[in-house]
Amino acid sequence: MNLSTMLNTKQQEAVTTTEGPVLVLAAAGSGKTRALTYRVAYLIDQGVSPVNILTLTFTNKAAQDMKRKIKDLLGEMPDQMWIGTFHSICVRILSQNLKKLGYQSGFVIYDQDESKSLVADIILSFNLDKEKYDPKIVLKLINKAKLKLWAEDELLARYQEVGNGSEEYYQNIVDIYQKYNEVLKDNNAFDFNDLLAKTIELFEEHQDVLAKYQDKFKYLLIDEYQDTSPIQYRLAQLVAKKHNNIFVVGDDFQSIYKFRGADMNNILSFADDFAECKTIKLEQNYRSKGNIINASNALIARNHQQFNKEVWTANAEGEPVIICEAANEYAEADYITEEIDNLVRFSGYKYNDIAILYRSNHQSRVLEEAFIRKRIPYYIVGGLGFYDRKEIKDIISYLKVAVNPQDTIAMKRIVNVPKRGIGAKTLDKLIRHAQEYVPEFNLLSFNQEDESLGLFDIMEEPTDVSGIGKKTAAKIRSFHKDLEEVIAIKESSLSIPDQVDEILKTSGYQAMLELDGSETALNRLDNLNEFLVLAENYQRKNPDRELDDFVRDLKLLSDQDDLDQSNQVKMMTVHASKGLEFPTVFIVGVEEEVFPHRRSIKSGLIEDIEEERRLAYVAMTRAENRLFISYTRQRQQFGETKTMIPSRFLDELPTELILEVIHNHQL
DNA sequence: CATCATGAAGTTTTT
DNA sequence: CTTCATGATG
Repeated sequence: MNLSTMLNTKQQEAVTTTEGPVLVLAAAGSGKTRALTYRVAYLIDQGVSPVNILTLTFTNKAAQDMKRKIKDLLGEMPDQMWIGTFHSICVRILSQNLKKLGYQSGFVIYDQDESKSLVADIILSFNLDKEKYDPKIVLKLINKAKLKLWAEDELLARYQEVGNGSEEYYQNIVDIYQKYNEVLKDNNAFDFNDLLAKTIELFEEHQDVLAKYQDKFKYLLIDEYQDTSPIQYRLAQLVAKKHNNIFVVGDDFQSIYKFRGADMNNILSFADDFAECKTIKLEQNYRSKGNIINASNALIARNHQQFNKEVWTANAEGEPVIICEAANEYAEADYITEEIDNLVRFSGYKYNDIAILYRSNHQSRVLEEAFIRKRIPYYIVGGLGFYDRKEIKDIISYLKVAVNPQDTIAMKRIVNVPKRGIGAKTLDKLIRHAQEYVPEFNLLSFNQEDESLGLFDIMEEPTDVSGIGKKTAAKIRSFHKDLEEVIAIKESSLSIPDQVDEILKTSGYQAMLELDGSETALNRLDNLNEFLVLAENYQRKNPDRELDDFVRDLKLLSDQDDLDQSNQVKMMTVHASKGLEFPTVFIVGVEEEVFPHRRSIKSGLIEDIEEERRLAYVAMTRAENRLFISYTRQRQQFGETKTMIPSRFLDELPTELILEVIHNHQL
């Protein structure tokens, strides 16, 4: 393994310092993932068994990426090596030790929605004032306590410390918290935070178990360390305590997840927490042109709570950063489409090289409209893209039910679309009946292969279900008939697009929209047509495949990983852009109250503005060659035209790196 | 019990 | 201008 040709000296140091705590402060574009993957390869090369290495990431995507890169380096990915998210690794540890914590095998995991409805039930059972106890807010408080590892006996004091509610209010929250945990335990269930919290509990109460894992994970590596929460920190600390080989990589300039529990102090005080820690700074940026680096450096220098880093690049200066003032959001979109046209026509860029970044999801709408009009291909990453539209989700749910009539989740979605007089209460009854009638029926099971009886079968004879009247039963039976027809269509020899089309008609979905006739309804019909085109394309490319395959592959089609293949401009929130890079980047809506976001301004906390500034830093540093930033003078907000002020962040960019333009034209 | 009308609020997101 | 939640109505 010849490291010196592949890595710079700092990266080599990060890779080869295998013993003791190591903090790598890795600037944007400095080869952070490279250092991480080479380190794993290097450890194995040095004779460390893959069994003894644990690598923790934040997302499954990051874990996959890393596995792939390690495989490229080593020729194969050692399958005994644990690489995964904090959560998935904890699931693995927990399932090996369930009995010790008093859980049965076959536990379930509650997602946010399930947790929320549980909290709602508890609030109801406590007879608390609905006005004062919103399940969403209560769950947030519960999550906060778990994330911050607050002990149960100090909860009340902690809540009062950070909030401004009454003692009675917080006492009730504490009661809900306790009840919530009891119910989870009774249901043999964990929520997302429990996965970590219970692993910690396991380690703290069973020293022998802890010792076992400490010896297993002699080498611990953590990615994106600036976004770890207190609970994750505690877990890392426990695992690393014995062998003390903890290696963390992160960039305090890019900490943007405070709202979901990230605590920058973890990275800022790493050197204090782990004695004799070695700090290595990766400051050379390989990604961006000089002007982009210098501009982003000037911006981030305004923040206070951070390490001193001198990000530099050997790359050429490049073009100035363009800042465009647009009359309004339509003119802004017009400007962007025009620039993209120019870049593609005259500067050799492809659509694929371009990304548009915004602060909030809803900003994509005006852009989308402009892109459609100008016929520029685009793709929305995350947020409400094509597959997130209501009508597309609905039709996909119909297809899912056609393929698997026991898919309860899809069934729930379509049962009353179009209106069939079967509401949430009726469905609840049916589900409850299914749970009694079929012991293995599990609403939380997402297992598509589950062949057991489910909702569909019960709908055939709904009179058996207690509490369902004759009228409703007739409606349900009629729906069941419709579904049988839908299933018959699936069994037919029609092509996939024809089947989809037939299902749209048989279900009454199409008629519903045609009858409505409103603009949104017509828009939805258009989108469904687009979906049919998609099905046609799919069939053309895969003549032998059937509806089952199509439904299964739809998931992949909407997956982010396949993005690079298609030549489309990508649109996404700044958050979603983290870790990505593009030759050309447009940052839009850079105005006070938009970016920085209104709530961060209103909170009055300097740290909130600093997080927004880091967010802007992340956005800018995604760009390799060209960076365009735009703001509007006027914008429609909440139905009224508001006069906008350019973002304070724009004033923080050195004027000599900038070229300002004005764009008033709009379509 | 389903559906309609009215009103309030309006980030970022992974597991 | 949305979307979502809630209370009144049929």
